[in-house]
Amino acid sequence: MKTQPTQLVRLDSEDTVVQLADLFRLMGDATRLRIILTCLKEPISVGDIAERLTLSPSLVSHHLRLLKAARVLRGERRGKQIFYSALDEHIRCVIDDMVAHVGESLDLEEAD
Amino acid sequence: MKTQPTQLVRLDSEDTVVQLADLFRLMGDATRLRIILTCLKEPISVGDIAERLTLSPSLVSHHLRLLKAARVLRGERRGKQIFYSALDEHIRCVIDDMVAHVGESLDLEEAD
DNA sequence: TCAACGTATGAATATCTATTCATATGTAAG
DNA sequence: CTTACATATGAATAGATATTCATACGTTGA
Repeated sequence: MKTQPTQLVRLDSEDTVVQLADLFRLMGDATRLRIILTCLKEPISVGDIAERLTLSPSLVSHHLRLLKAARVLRGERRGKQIFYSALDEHIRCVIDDMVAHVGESLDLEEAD
Repeated sequence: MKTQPTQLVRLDSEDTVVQLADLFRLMGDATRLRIILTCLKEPISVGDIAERLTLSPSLVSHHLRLLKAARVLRGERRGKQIFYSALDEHIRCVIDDMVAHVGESLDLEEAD
């Protein structure tokens, strides 16, 4: 069962805008966005993310810390490894919408 | 009539990820996000944006240049003034989804 | 053509941020 | 308790970027 939001999120509130901007900024780095996309497919360990994206485990960990703090991803320990996955499905929607925007932009470019 | 996208946007493509990140980064600044939100309500001139958000016209113009280049906003001249508005509706969806995410995060925080 | 207004641009700068490297912490197995 | 492995952390740095200020451009009306 989906719970009703108990706190209203007002788009005209200064706090809300800053919160939103913080989230968008997190997604605004290609490396971090790739990490997010990787974790959206399935829960995956830090080392595997690093290997799949050919990044240093250290760099991945730094980014994961930010994404976890912003509640974009969550980490779950399984033995020595920690598996990261999306905390909720909204991020996926956000990305899908942006993909649609990019698609539309491409079409408009052709029309120029 | 809505046109079909003629070019596929592949999420695993390197180019696509960079394009998406560029867009998210643009929305990842509070000032710029406020400008976007203001233009989403209705077409509005540079000077009016500046006044409404208490920013210098110069700063607003700098940001508008980036947002126009990224095809987030479009500018239309009416006499001396130039009115800016959203180029398509996807950006609104992106923001709405992110608002939903923030709302959900708030609820989860309470549960901690 | 001139002045007045609205918008755009370029350079300068202070702040922020992504990445790297070295090192620490935590966990499992021997 | 070690050893090995996985992840995290802190400092240092090179590069990016938001903002300001001065100035230029374009448009309208006199």
